[in-house]
Amino acid sequence: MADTELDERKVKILNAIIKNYLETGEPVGSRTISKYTDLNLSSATIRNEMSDLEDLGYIVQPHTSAGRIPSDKGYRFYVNNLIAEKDKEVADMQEWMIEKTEKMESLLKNVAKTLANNTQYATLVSAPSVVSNRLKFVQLSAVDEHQVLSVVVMDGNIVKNKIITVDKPLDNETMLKLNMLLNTNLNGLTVDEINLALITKLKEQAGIHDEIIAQVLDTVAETITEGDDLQVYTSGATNIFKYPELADSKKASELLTTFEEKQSLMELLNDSTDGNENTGIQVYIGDESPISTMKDCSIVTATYELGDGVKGTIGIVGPKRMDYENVVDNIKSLKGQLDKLLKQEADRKNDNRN
Amino acid sequence: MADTELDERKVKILNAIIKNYLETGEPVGSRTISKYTDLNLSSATIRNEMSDLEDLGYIVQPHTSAGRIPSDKGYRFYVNNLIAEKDKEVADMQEWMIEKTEKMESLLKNVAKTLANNTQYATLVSAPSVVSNRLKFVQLSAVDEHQVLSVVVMDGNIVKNKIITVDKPLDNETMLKLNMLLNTNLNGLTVDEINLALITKLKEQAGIHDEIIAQVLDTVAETITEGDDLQVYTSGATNIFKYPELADSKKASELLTTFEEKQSLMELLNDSTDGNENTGIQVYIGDESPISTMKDCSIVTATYELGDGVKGTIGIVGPKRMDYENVVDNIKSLKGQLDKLLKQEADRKNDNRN
DNA sequence: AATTAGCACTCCATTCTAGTGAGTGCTAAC
DNA sequence: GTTAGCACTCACTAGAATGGAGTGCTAATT
Repeated sequence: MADTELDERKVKILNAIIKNYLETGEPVGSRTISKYTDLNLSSATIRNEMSDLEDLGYIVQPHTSAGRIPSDKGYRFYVNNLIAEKDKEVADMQEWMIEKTEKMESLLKNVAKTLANNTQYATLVSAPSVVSNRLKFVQLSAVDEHQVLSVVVMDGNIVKNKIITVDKPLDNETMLKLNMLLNTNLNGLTVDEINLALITKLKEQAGIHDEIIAQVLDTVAETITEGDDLQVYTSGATNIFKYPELADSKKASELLTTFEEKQSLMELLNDSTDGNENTGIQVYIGDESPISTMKDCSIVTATYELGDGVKGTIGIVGPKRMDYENVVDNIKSLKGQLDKLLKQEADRKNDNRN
Repeated sequence: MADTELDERKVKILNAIIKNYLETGEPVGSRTISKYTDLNLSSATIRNEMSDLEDLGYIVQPHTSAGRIPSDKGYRFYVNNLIAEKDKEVADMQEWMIEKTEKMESLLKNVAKTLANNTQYATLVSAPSVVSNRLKFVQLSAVDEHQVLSVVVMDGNIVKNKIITVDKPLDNETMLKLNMLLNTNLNGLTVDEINLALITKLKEQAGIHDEIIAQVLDTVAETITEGDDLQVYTSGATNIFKYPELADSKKASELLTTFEEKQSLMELLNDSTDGNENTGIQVYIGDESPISTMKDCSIVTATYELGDGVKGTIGIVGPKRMDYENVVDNIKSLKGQLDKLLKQEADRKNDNRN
């Protein structure tokens, strides 16, 4: 894994520089390293090595006669080694918060909150994309003469509801019939699988009530897709004030606005879903970030699975000098727990079916 | 309305000072006023008057040899006159956003967003307190063998749902029976009215299923009250960065954290519900605010009614030198529209009942 | 050939020093 | 009661002086 362009000593020195900078946030000088490491080298030697490292692009000087700070490339090197070599020691995490799974929404809110508390960075969690998720249950009920409540339950107990206004009251019998029709035909399907043929078939079977079926189906589709863009929960956004390099008015404003609007966060999370390979962990450093307002940040994301390719994402946003080890451990652990938890539920569901 | 301690000229000068300060945010000096007003007085005269106004506590000097800025008392005087005398010219507001009332939640989110855009301050909107609101419809449905979905619809089409886990599957007949039982007994009641006697009665009628009824009732209560503390939507919190006096790291951090946590915002909104008299508009200036992190802000709130004492609140948070006129106009107009809208719905409901 | 000591140099950050200007308060004249 | 005039205060700014951390280079050392 160690690049050939760096000999062992350079690697040690680079790591020392980065570790130190992660702690202090100040440029680190040759004398500091000379003492900090067990290499027993004088500051002059370190200076020569640092000069090489700078030529190679791993570190930079904010100005002549200042110490060095890691470049994006330096961070990248550090993180690659970290993730490749560490794959143990996943910290134990509180499980209390997963007790009540009934509500997906509050579960995810809790995940975001806990993670923000543990890491002191800003966190975001996206709900599993509903589009390729399966319908579990549909129900229409007459609330009053002109209003019909439609409730849709998806796998993972994601519940959506909407009130439809109808011109004429529906009698009980029709209601029952429609419910039967909807449930027998739709249950177990994904949104993608509800195609025109099926819709036509449903309408035929509904007879004179085809108008209503159409409206209901529209609503079902709408119900499922509507807030989908906005299904992202954030927490600890104001933690960024803890890091001076992000806390100045302009940057903080941009960052927090990004968090408030949530729109562009989705892009980030979607991007993560594709990108990462085997580990499921994705790290963006500085300019690597897909969101321009986060050029001065690092982002760590993990994708959790709900089965059948239905995925959601957890993310952490902090300064470039974030505590990558701790963050990766935390997020890995959480991802594991979510995977496990949702797996359990999927299994339980299958048991029921058999 | 004009206080006896201020003669007409002092009032004019005070107003001039405040108006000018609202625009510029800079301390305003005697020479500025001397030109700005049509009083044709020299700066020296203004100085004398300003000295008096300072003695009376309406304005303060940030330091000797600076101009004056309004004190909280000064703002208060200004606002009182403003609200008392202005009761016309309520700006016309876009109505498009109220088209789709089906979902209370998105309606309120929209209200917050629109208001934030119009005023460029931070806004918050609380959902009508569900506690004294009436149940409109309750429904239990079996999602699978161990999970029962309970949906509760309140007046104003506030829909809440929750999934209950049960040990034994419920057969169709029981389900129907329970639904009948719940709806005939609970519809039209407020949460407060569901007392022990009623619960006992329900349990008796449920026979061997009293356990389930208990659990369901628990859930209904929980469903209704649970997220109730958190039912507050905010928008434009990051607008505070537009006002230098709030944008420094420390203050901004505190303020935004308050907005993020939402907990204490509830106190503010609850406080407003009681406080205001006939107009329905409440203005907190600086220290008057019930939330300590907003000591440097002004807050304008309005209470909207959903009928039967069920109330929600709209609020705007900005710097003390906020554009009170515009804010009050906006919030008044919005309150009016919400009142009207919800009134309509209440009427429609009553029509249906007759 | 690699390492180190030593020294001159650079540049940021801090402190101090006027200098400037907006604004006041007071007094005396109108 | 109003105004002109003047001395005074105080924040803000620019510039100069100082100190210190850190570098790069060269020559000596191992």
